[in-house]
Amino acid sequence: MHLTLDLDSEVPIYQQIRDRIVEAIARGQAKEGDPLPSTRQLAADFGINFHTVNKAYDLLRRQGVIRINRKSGAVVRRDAGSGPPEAPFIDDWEERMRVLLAEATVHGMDREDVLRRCAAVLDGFGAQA
Amino acid sequence: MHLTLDLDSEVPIYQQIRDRIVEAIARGQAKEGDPLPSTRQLAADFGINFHTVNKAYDLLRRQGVIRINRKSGAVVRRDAGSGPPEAPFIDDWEERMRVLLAEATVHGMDREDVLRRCAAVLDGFGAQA
DNA sequence: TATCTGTTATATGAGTTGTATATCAGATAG
DNA sequence: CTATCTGATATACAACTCATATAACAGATA
Repeated sequence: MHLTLDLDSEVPIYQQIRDRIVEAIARGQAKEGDPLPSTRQLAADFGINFHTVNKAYDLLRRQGVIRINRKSGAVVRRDAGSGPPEAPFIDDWEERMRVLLAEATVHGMDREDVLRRCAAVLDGFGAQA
Repeated sequence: MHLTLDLDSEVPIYQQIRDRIVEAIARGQAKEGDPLPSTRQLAADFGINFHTVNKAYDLLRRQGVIRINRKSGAVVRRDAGSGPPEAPFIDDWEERMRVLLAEATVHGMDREDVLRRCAAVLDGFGAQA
């Protein structure tokens, strides 16, 4: 699992870590049970503080994406995407999606262009599973 | 133009104002040239500081969504969505979309479900134009 | 003149972000 | 047993963001 972070971005580092790991799981590059690097190791790799990594892992744990054990460390959750997603997640997700789709519309992207790009991204995930 | 804000949300107020206005424009409820409420008026309506509204308007101006004149106030930009969107916007938009789509995938939404929901939101915009 | 508008400046308090240390407990390798 | 790795937790700090609070200025308008 190799992550790319931009330490100069306005997006908080801990959130970038979260986003990159979620993307890696979506692409199938990190599968159920796969171990994540230890917080201290990942922090050392990027020259950042391990508390920042800890914050990202804790966020992933609270969102049900990974499991953390004292012995086995952080691993991708077995049942992260099994069964239907919970209603609260769907509500929150659709609200964020609505904002993003509104932005695209206001900036002149038409319906088909938007849907084509979404489909392309989704197909890109599956291609590497 | 009526906006709904959640002052207890973890989403910053100025960003909620920005999001609601972008959504209103996408839905066609605010059209080219339509005036936005004055910063002081909108602030008074919600019992917030006018600097917070100012920040939202300035954000919309820098993103090319509205124009602000000292005399005529803030109005929806004539050419906000005319012509093809600029490449920098597309890049940024796709990156944010990729994160959102990855989240959906990890939480168990399948390709067709995601695309169906996106299409439904987009159709909801057009229905009120 | 009085009032509305946007614009700008400064200050303050609360909260977030990231870093810096330090300590503790459990697991593991030598 | 010892040394070392892991996660977990606590505290402190500087820098930044968010929202508010005042204040002042310029242009337009009634």
